[in-house]
Amino acid sequence: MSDERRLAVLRAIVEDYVATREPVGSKILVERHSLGVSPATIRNDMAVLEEEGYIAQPHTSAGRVPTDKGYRAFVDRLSTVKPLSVAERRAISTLLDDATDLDDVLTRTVRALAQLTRQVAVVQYPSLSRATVRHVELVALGGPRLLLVLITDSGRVEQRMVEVAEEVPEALVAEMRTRLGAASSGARLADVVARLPALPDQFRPEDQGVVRAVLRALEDSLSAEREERVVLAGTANLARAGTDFPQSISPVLEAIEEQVVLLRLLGEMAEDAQAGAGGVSVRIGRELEHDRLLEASVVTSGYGSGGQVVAHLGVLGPTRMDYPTTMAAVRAVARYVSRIIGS
Amino acid sequence: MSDERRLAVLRAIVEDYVATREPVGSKILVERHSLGVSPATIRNDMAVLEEEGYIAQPHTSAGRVPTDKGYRAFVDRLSTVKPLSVAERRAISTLLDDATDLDDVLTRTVRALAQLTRQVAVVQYPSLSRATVRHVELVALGGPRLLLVLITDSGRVEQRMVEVAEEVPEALVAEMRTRLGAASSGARLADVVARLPALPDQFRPEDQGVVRAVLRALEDSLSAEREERVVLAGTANLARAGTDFPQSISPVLEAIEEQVVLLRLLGEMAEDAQAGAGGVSVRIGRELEHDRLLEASVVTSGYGSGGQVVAHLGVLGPTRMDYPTTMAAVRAVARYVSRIIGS
DNA sequence: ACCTGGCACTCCGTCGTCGTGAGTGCCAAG
DNA sequence: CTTGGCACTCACGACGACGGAGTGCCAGGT
Repeated sequence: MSDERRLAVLRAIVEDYVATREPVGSKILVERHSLGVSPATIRNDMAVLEEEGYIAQPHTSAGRVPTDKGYRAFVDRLSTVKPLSVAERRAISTLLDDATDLDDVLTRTVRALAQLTRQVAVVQYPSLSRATVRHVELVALGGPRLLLVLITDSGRVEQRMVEVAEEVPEALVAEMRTRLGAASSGARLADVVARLPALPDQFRPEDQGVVRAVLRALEDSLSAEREERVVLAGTANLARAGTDFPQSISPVLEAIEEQVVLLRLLGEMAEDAQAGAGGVSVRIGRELEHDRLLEASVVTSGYGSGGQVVAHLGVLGPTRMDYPTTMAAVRAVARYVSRIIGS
Repeated sequence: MSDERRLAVLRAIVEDYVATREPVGSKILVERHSLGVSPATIRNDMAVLEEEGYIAQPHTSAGRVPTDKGYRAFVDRLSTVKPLSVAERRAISTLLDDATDLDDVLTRTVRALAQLTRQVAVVQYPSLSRATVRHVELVALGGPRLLLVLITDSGRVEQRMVEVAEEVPEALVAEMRTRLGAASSGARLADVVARLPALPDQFRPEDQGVVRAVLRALEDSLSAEREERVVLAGTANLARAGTDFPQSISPVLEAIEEQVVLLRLLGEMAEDAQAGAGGVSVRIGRELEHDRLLEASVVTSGYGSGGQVVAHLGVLGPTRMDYPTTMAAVRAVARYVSRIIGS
């Protein structure tokens, strides 16, 4: 009843299966891992593990394959964190160090992550509402159009076109710019929104229509739907690991294209218990609760500045992925970005 | 020697092959298209067409398949433009009509195109250097960092972080903002760059270091590499049409991820003879001159405002695509975007 | 000069059969 | 609790036969 050995067997099965992509049998297991017992003994352990739902066999008389539950146990209790190689660390720094602006940082980050993990990488833009306003700019574009530009302390720049009834005189634009700036500079965006309703009263009645239009645009660009943006990379890695998705990769590609799905996951996983070493969160197969992603797993981590998490990043790959390495890569990249953003 | 009938046969082969995805033989051909002659006659024509390189047979005693040259002939001389259905037109307008800013317009456009053609769609951002400056904004971000924001008449907003040696006093920021605005407002960006070298002289000697840093950032954000951006959609369509890429879709996905490849193609194809109805340009298989895209074709068109082409858009799919429909969709979407941008 | 029916030939794809080997579960003995 | 032995299962690859679609060519008809 050696509970310990059974877990060792489970670990060996996961590692072997991830490495070879083939169902692993009792004989191979004792050959490759020094378990110190005979195949028959292992078979008994495997029978128990199967009974408990950690492994399964594709067909009678084939080797065993880990189930979602098996991977979960592996991630939670069996895997040892595998530090990145020096070369990998160097790759991250050379890729990220000479980034210019936020867009650039995130683009490079997502590429680095995809390259490192050989999977699909996704990076979320820093949340707007949690950020504080560094600057608000209002620009007359000529004709009945204004442009609202919002700059946050995380370096994010948000723009929004405002359509108004008629051309706005420059004086009014300047006045709005000043008052908007006064109401928002240095404040958290969520707080700014709270102050907005009082603003129109400061203007002359005939101008309030325009003012309201501008404020509506500002609120709108802070709305949950608009503020969430992601960058993707490594889609081609999916195709390369095509056989890892028994069905077909096309449902996975579809899910990825609907960025809403990814955003939901990044959001939900942020709230999962952050026990997994270094704030890395993992969801495996069915845990993703998405029909098209039954064969996939997602590994995420938050990033931000000064200990404050402002957004999330992660990778998506087949359930049969190398969790220790992937988790290490996600954690390392998240830390690196945080350092850059924070400075 | 009826040259005319031979072309009719070619057309029939292309249409059938595109519809069925199976090599087409002489018998099926006379059954499905009313060619008015016997299979034997068709066989003779097919022999000639094969001799001339328009069609090929995968194996001896299989039906014929169009070659790149065959598709080319079809596109150039045989296809009749197939207008979009009312439903399709309506889909375009409902998708695009309530777009807010340029980002939004382009995102919606690329989605519409992908959905319409069931292929991978790509839309290029309007070129910066050809655009005229509507506004230049310089913002102190606190610390030794400035943010340069550039707004063009096409609605594009470009941002660029500037690192300087030390914190810049607000007065200097204001001065630079004014002078930059004076030097650039209303001018074409390419011309602005020409005027930049003279600017630093207008400042006090001790400020010129900072000024030069800002100008370098401005020039940099206009550099060819940075100014080219694209949006993609419909990658999942590739997987769905997986069997259409005999090898595997992974080289295609790779090529798509290297956006440089797409940018080169959009650029080159813009200069192809724009004979194809309505400024639509087509490249087929080897014509793309890219190893990974031997099985792919690209259909592009320019878009812009007031007859001025400022960027390009298009779709990428298997060589075995429905050219008339795809070309019609690309043309229709390009026109629609142009109308929106132009207004 | 062109079209057509006939005919022999080629060769891909499919299907059933069979053997092999990896892997299992169970049991009795250590 | 472990181990060796044993019978059983079943996926997979090889082999071979077969059918069918398609071809090229030829001789005869218009």
